[in-house]
Amino acid sequence: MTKARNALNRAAYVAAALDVIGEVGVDKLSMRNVANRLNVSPMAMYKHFPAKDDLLAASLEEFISRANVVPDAGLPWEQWVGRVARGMYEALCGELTWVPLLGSLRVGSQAIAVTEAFVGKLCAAGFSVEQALHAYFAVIQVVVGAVCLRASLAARTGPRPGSLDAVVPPSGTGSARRKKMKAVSGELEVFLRRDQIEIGLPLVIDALRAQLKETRI
Amino acid sequence: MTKARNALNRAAYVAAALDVIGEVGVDKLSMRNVANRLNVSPMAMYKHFPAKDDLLAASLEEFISRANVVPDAGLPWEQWVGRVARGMYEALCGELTWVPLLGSLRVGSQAIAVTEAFVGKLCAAGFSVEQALHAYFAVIQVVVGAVCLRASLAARTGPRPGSLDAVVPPSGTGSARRKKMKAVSGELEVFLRRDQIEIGLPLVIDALRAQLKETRI
DNA sequence: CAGGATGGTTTACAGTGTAAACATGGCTTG
DNA sequence: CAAGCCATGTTTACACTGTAAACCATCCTG
Repeated sequence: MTKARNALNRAAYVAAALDVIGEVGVDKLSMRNVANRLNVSPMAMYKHFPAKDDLLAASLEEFISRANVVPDAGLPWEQWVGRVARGMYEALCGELTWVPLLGSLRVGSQAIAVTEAFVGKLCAAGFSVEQALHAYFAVIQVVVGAVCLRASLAARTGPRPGSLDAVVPPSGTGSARRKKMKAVSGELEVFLRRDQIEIGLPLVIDALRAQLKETRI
Repeated sequence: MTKARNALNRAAYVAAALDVIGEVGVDKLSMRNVANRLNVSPMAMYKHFPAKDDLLAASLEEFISRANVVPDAGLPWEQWVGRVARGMYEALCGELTWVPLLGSLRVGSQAIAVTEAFVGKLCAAGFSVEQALHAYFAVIQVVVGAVCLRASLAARTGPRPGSLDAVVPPSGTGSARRKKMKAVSGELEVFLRRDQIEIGLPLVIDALRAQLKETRI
C-alpha cells in the first residue's frame, strides 16, 4: 500500500500546508490536516520536519516568498521602500493567523535576498551599508508591529462589537477623568481602524530622508 | 469538599497564571497547571474566564500593568517617550514567550491609561492630539516589532548554534552572488544581536522631533 | 423560607503533537 | 546479480490539551 514512486518532498508538504492554511488559517492547521490532504500518514511529515514548528516556519517563509514584495528598481528609494513595506504588510494582513508566528521568523535564504535588495537600493541612494541595514530593520519592525496591532483590532471586533466602554471600570475615581478617558478611547478607536502601516512607516521614511540629507552635507 | 469561604476571584487566577508563566513560560501554560497551583478543578476557571484566551489576555494586561512603564513627568518628552518604549520592550523581552499573544493585545483600562498619559505628555510638549496619538501608535508598533525580532533571534540560537550558513543553499547560482549574500548575512547577524529597540525607536523619535519643529514654525 | 446567583466538582470527549517500532521500495556497493 | 542500506511511509500508542454538560454546595435576597 506504499506509494514510493511519487515520493513527497519538503516543498510538497509546505505547499499542502499553505493550502490548508488558506482554508482554515494557521491556528487550525494540524499535522493530521495536511497529512490527510496528501493521503498520507501524519507521521510521514516527521521525516521532513523535526516538529510542527519547523513545518510552520518553512511555510511562513514560503508564504512571504510568494508575496514577492521586491518591486522594480527604477523607483526612487522612498517609494521603493514604501512598496516593500506595504507589500509585506498587506500579505500578512491577508492571513492574520500568521501573527502568532511573527516571533519565530527564521532568517531564510528568501529573507536574505530581500535584505540584500533593500541594502543595495539604499546604498545606491547614498546611504552607508550600516545605515541601510539599520533602515531595513526599522522598516521590518514597523511592518511587524503594524500587523500585530491590526490583528489586535480584528480579534476585538469578533467578541465585542466595537464598544470600548466595557473596558472602562464602572466605578471611576472621578467622572472628569472618566470623561477624558472616554474621549481618548474614542479617537483611539479611529486610529485602530486606520491602515496601521500608514502610521509608523511614513515617520520612519521621514527620518531616513533626514538622515540622508544630513549625511550628504 | 467545597471551599466556599475562600472564594477565588479573577485577580487570584490571573496572579496564579502569572506565577505559572514565570516558571514555565506562556506556551506551556495550561488550564490544568494553574488550576493545580490553586488546588482547584480546571473547570473552576471557566466560571471566571469564558476561554483560555481570555485568561491569557487578562494575564498579559496584568503583566504589562505590573511593568509600570509610565515614568515621572518632568522629563523632556523625548526622554519620556524613550522610557516608556524601552520599559515595555524590556518587560516583554523578560518573558519572550508572550510574543505569540502580541497580536491579540486587548485594549484594557490599563493600556488606555498609558495612552492617556502619553497623549497628555506630547500635547503638553506642543503636539496636537492627532499627532500625539499618531506618535503613540508608531511607538507601540516599533516596540512590538522590536520584541518580535528579538524573539526570532532567541528562537534561532536554540536549535542552531549561530550559523547562518545552513540557510544559504549549497548549490548557488554564482559564487560572487553567494559571497555578497554571506557578507550581508554576516552584518545581519550583528544587527540581530543588537538591542532591537535601539534600531527603530531613535528613528521614530527623530521624526517626531522634526514634526514638532515644523508645526511650531 | 423559596429561589436564584455564585463558584466549585466530576466526568467525558474530541483533538493534539509526537515517540517507537516496523515495512517497503529504490539505489549503491560487493 | 545479490546484499544491504537509506529514505520514505505506516501503525500503534501515549500523554496532554481545551472545554461542554450536568451536578452540588453555599450564600444573598425578596
